[in-house]
Amino acid sequence: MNGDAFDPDCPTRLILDRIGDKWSVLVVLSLRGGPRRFTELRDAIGGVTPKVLTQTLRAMARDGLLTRHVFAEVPPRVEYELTPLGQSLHAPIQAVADWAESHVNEVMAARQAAG
Amino acid sequence: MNGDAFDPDCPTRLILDRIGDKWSVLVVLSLRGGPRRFTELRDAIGGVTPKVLTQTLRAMARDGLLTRHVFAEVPPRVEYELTPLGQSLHAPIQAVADWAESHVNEVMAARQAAG
DNA sequence: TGCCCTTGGTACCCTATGGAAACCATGATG
DNA sequence: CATCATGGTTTCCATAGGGTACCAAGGGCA
Repeated sequence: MNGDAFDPDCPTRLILDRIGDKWSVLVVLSLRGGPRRFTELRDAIGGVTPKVLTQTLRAMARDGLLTRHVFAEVPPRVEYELTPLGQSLHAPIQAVADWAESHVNEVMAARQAAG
Repeated sequence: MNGDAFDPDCPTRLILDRIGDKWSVLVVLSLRGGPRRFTELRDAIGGVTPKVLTQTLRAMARDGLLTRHVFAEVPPRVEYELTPLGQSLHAPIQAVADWAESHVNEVMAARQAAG
């Protein structure tokens, strides 16, 4: 066993649960190019509701993956940006995304065959 | 945009949702060393209930990630094994797991600081 | 002839989470 | 005075996840 991610009380497991969340993955991918505003993220990530996006962003900020910068303007402006820690997560996540994209045909074929 | 994973109707997104599931990730890691029985998996992956493990394994089998081999014995014996497709998923997932393990301290520190 | 053991699940129930839709506060602008 | 835009919040509901109990089929054994 090269890790203790299998122990449910292990911190590594907690992290895995968190970054394994689909919305977190899409947020990281969506912020790889630089800071973005709330509405930009909501529009970029199809299908996410504001409530869940807020929850995801707040949780990621708590975990030090991104920063939330509020500008005192009207209408309000809030920018989210990956921290260096969050940026370091981009490569592994991109690897998974690449896998998904290059093997989607095989998976869909298997799913069809299995009905 | 180098991918269309942001479109909720895109197949890539479906795959991402699926392999982003924490139990699927742990199953892949748990099967990297060869086939294992249901009970072995349940014991190896701390905190998983049989119901959820069954759901996860069936879904992964449908998607062609693993095979389910039932031996006509008593007591029953069922072995799960990664397909080549499932094995190809191991590297990207391991990358994420490695990230979690090497950055767990930073995340936990941030979480503490943010309360 | 019962009786218990093991394995790989199901069945049932309850709670937590996710999602849909509506609403809100603020102040600039027309 | 009404409207618009932004970044959410609130409310409600359906679904998924998790806990616990239970089951079927033989084999061993007493």
